[in-house]
Amino acid sequence: MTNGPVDLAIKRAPRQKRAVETYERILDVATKLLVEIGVERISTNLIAAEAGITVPTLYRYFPNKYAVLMALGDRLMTEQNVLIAEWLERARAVDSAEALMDDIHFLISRTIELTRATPGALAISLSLRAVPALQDVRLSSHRAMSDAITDEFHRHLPGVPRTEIWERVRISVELSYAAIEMALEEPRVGDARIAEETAIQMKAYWRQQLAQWPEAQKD
Amino acid sequence: MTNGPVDLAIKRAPRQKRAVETYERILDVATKLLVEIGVERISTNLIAAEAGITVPTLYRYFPNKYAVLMALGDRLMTEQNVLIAEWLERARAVDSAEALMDDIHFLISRTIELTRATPGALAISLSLRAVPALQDVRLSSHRAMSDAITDEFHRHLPGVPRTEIWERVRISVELSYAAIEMALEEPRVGDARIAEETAIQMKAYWRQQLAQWPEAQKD
DNA sequence: TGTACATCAGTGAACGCGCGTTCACTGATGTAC
DNA sequence: TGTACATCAGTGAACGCGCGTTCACTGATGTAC
Repeated sequence: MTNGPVDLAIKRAPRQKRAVETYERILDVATKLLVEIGVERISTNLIAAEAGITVPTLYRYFPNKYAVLMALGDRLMTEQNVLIAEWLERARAVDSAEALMDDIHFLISRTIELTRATPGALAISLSLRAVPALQDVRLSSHRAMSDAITDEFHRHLPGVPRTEIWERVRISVELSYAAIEMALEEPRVGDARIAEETAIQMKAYWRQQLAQWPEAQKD
Repeated sequence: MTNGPVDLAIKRAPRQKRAVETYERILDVATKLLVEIGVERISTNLIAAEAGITVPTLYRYFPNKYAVLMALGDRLMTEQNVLIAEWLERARAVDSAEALMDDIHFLISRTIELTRATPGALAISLSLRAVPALQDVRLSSHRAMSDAITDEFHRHLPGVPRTEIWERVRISVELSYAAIEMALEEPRVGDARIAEETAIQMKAYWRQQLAQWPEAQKD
């Protein structure tokens, strides 16, 4: 009953132009099917049929259907990571811990925008989370983000134990993504409102926290 | 390709003792399989085999496998709703909007406890969210919670437009559940820390918000 | 208390279908000379 | 520029299996008198 480790790596990368198109079409169709019929109904047969290729072609690039979902998840998270990296970069330029919070509203609303513009982002995200074989992808990504953000805080708060910072950052990362997913799931609350209120909440929390850590005053 | 509406209602309730046991065994086994192999692998055949019954027996009670998941989701959400209702009840006794926030830490940590004590709670929750046919269950539940909480705030803030309150409550409900799910998904942050920091965050946000709404001072 | 009957609970066998995956293959593209 | 060869891309057909679902049925429990 317990499922062994699943091979999630791509078998081979497409090399020629036609192959790249095929590969992309597989990912596009997989996204569409994920949205329309859900992760529990998607299948390699269906993806191939819908993409206008035969099944062995799909297996040329992917070892199984989980690897397709994995590829989708990787893309989405790479995109989101870019925004985080830029946000950290901006704060680093100003060189203060508070700068992260001054800029948080921009980060959140940009991420909502990006996620909305990425087809199937919510379905991909939820599928990764719901499928045991893929759960680590999201977890690792959120942890890596937390590591990077903790680095930035820790530079300004050398006296505070890293774990103290990391745990709080980790919670904020999780809640931020929840807010972003909510923007796509709950039409009764607009994007602007979600971005604004989430930012207010993060700011209120982190300003209070930074004031409590005496080293914060250094900057 | 588009999937029609799925019948999610139970076909018939078990009436005799033996039948109740069978019914419960179906739900228990379904939970176990959801955790172990995931929503995209679970099947009526597998549930029946694992529960030691034949497949037609399962179909006696459930019209399809989505109805089984639905029953699981209903149970979980009913349990969680009880805690919210009790929390509202306590605040109503004190008769102030601030009382909700005084008590928020208790609510969050109790809900984490309950969710942890309910087998498969996370897997059930994530499955409902990831399966298109079942997405409304979670959404409706969270909206209903938001309605009830908004009622309580609105009693104390008659001058504030209901929507203004509702949207903010809705966000808090979503973020709170994200925190609770995180407690089960991220072993690197302990339950106590998650409960504490989430409560701090909610308090900081709502106290600021209540101070901004002039009617809040009335109490 | 006994028994006849109604209802409830669960079964065995079968169905057609789509699933994931593999094989030996043909056809298209790139490149060395 | 032409052509031979190597590599890359995609196919047709097939496999065994588990899927969801239904049927007509037997067996267990409850209840009316």
